[in-house]
Amino acid sequence: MLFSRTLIPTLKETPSEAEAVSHKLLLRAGMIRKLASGIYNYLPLGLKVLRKVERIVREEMDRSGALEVLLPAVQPSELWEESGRWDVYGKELLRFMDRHERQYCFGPTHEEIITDLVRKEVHSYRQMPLNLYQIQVKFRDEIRPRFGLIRGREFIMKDAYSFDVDEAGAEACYQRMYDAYNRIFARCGLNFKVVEADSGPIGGSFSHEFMVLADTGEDLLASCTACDYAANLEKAEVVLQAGKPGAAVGKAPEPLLTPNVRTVEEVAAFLKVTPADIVKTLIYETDTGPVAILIRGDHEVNEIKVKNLLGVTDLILAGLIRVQELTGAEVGFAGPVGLKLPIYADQAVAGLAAMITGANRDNYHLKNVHPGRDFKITEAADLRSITAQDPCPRCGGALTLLRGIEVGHIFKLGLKYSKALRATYLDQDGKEQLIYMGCYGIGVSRIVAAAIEQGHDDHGIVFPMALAPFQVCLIPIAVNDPVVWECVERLHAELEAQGVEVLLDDRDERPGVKFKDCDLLGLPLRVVVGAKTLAQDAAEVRHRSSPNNLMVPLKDLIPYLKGQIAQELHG
RNA sequence: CGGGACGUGGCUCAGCCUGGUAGAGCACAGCGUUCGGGACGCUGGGGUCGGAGGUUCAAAUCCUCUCGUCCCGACCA
Repeated sequence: MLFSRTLIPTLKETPSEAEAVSHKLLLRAGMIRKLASGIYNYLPLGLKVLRKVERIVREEMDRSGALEVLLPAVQPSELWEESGRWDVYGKELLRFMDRHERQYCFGPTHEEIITDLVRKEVHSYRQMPLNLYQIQVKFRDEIRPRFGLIRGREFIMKDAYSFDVDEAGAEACYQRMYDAYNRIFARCGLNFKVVEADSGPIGGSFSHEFMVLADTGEDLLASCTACDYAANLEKAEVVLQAGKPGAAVGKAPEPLLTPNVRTVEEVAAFLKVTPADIVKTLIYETDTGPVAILIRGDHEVNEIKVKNLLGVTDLILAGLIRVQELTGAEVGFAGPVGLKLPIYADQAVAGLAAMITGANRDNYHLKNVHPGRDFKITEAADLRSITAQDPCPRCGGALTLLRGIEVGHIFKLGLKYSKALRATYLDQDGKEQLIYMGCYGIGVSRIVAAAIEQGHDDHGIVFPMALAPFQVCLIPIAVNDPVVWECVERLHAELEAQGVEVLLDDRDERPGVKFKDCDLLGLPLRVVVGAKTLAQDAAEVRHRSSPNNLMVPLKDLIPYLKGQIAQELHG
């Protein structure tokens, strides 16, 4: 490919709209352009990278026995009403009407569509196991699109759905996908980690996320340094530590004047105690009414865990006025004693014998509060987020907290959708049975961004060989030197003939411009040919990730490049 | 949706406070000189200053409303 014949509009300056590294570099490298918030054009170079990811995904999905299909992006509301998600999914679901005023949505995911297809076409145990996948555009009207391709509203996703006759079959399929995903992300050259995850509103019982490790990641994960346990922070279970023996039961709660002292830190400093001696009372609004959550002062509430315990979808911290209505005191002085709300306590709180809490009275706290005697805990459970100080829930080892970008997520769905949409088959005995389902997603366009978050330096992108839009960048010094030009033209033709993806920078630009662009684009192998190198019958080769140049004789150049490429693609 | 910032040629920004001829650098076109890490000179094209109202003799600048974008929090591939 000739540079002058393609469209690679590189930018010297970063557009002001970009914050994340991958977003900046994708724009500067002329790979994407924004059309609207969270909606991007893919230019030729960006599309090439996207296609590379797609190809790897496709090859590994095919290899795992999955079958590719293509489902519509526009979906009628009826199926969503049947699954019950039309009302539940919320504003993220982009809804619209056709000319007949029929309701549709732009698919954010395809459980309904695929289940509908399968219930119509699959009727016998003989037709399973079955795993159908597609690579397609999704639309989710995200509250806040950000970081370019990392959280777009329109994005490319690979979604697969498996259908099995029983749970054992479903688990086998889950395992096949688990293995396929590991191969996919490894082939993409990504440094990633598999973590246990919350299954969220898609539902189901069990799930793993595949996280690309990057400091800019939006997700936090806890990883054990001793065993292979790793989990999303939302999910990681906290093991209850044996608490210190509290003060003896018996002393009655005692009010303490704490004028204008509200936060845990302020109260701890004022009363000369540690945050762990204090219990904070958080008032939340839920679908089923307000609740109070008790959490130790040095801990953070995990809203996912609370949602799962309560079985609610909405969980919002109550506003200032609402807190006053419910507790009779300003924010900062809420406490469980006398509170007429369901009280859910973190397990660490339930074990405390004498705690300091708000008094539900302005400027007062209570000490010697004893759960059971002074107030009733509706339910105690693990409601807080794990910290780096907690032990591994599996082996007791030390944990580290890492940041990651979620690029894949696999779920065991069980019978949720087959039940809602009546997807059944006849077993060997001629009895009607529900189909066991699983679903498996990969953020294809997000991988492009994640690879850049992980592979870049001050000069631009550093692509892994498997994702680079071109494997080789061929740079002639002085295109109007006929000897040089004849040489690069021949190399270009020969490399292309041998299946090497090569970009020949034929622009009449100074060498510095070409070097800068080549670095910016992240092309792995740079080959420079000029009068100086030709004097030695050689070309200069430099790897994008290395500062060293290597003179390679022209006669050895093509085998050398092919060897490098093969080595990096296949390890 | 709550909190913050910003909309001026394709890109980065100045001008706005204190109203009075729309600017710079980069990019683009032409010519010339250059040619191993984003060259230089000359010439040239391109902007209803996000949009709508208002105040004023006069608005990029002041006021009101709107639309859009980005950043921080609740969603997710």
